Amino acid sequence: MRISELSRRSEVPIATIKYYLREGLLAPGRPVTATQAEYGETHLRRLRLVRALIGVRGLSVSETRAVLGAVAEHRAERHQVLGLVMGARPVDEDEEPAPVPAAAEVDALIAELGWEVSEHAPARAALGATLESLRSLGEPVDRESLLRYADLAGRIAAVDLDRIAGTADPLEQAERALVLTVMMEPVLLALRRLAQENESAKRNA
Amino acid sequence: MRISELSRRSEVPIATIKYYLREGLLAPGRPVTATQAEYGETHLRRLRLVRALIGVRGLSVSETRAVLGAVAEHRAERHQVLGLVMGARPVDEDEEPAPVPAAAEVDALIAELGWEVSEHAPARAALGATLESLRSLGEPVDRESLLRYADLAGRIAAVDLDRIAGTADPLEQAERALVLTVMMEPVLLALRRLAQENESAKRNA
DNA sequence: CTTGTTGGGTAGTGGCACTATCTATGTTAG
DNA sequence: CTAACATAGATAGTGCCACTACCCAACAAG
Repeated sequence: MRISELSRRSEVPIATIKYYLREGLLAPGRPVTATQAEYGETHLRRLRLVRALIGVRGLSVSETRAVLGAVAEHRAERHQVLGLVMGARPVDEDEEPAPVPAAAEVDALIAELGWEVSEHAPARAALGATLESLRSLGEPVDRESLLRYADLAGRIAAVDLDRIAGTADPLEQAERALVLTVMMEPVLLALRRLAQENESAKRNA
Repeated sequence: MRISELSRRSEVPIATIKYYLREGLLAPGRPVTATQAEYGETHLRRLRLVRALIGVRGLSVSETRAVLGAVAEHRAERHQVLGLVMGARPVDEDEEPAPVPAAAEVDALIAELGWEVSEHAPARAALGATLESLRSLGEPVDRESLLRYADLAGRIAAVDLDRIAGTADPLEQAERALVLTVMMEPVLLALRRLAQENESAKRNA
């Protein structure tokens, strides 16, 4: 398939496809002549994935590139791959650890839960920063609520892992993990909104 | 307090505060003279909230304005207030309902759960759109998984409502609901990442 | 041979979130 | 009283980002 067909089938303008090629979000097609390249179904799949990450989930182009790059080298641990979308960079060597706000609170929480989480998981910093921000807004998250949320997060993760389980190929598994983790986020947040409204209606009945 | 103190205490540049004033994210101070205005603690609180919504949660200025505006008129239903951050507009009168992708699936889900959710809740559209997107990526969410997620979302909502419960004043309650719903989202997503890593480690042990 | 498409490159666009500057007006310290 | 400084309000500018438009030489198809 040539670029125009790729454009038609994906509903992405040619100029934008070229932009993604330049940005390294999409592998170049197999060159047939000097002015012709052949694209396959993988390109189409990847293009749709890129569009979903950027358009639906709202990732930036550079975040998307980082995430996809990490998936490509599936030697990266899953938590690291997925951590990238939490706004973290891939273990920048020698660089100040950056003063994570509520790091101690996060460490304590993870210890209390008995969770096995690597020391430099980006989600730790993201969690700490947000807890700190909530505190400064005068709405600190009390320990009990946090534990209840964490317990429920654990159950969600169990469902997530059940869904990923059935895949053998490591690369495919990494891509599935990416889609199921990142793209499920809007789903989970929307479900929470719906549930809140229902719960509110129930209680005020 | 004058604008420079507001700036110092909030760590927001004066130029940015003026910008927020222009954009209607922050109420003007009480004018003392033609070139002087008095700001209070409410302004400081509001300014910090704005910064958190924009900086931590990543809302745009216009989304932030819409959300804060809706909270101000607490006559708006809570689901509507909170729905705004799902990328929806406040019930634009006469306008095509816009073809929601998987509306039928969402309706069926809500019916099956027995949830009481208003017909035009923005989260419905957001959920439908994301489910549709996942399907087009070749990763449809099967009914059983969706039900498991929904059940867990329900329990999260119960914790949320428990936390909001202790407030009497309707305006304050609306603002609390806003903070607790919107600002808790990064917390929940981070907890999920941590839980995923733990769950993954557990299963591969 | 003519008409159209492609790859590749460069430059331009529009939106957004600030940021800098200017002016007329005030305030304050000495 | 005056000189140094701060403020409100307005306007213009900046930097980044995600495209988008255009151009050209090289092909392809009828």
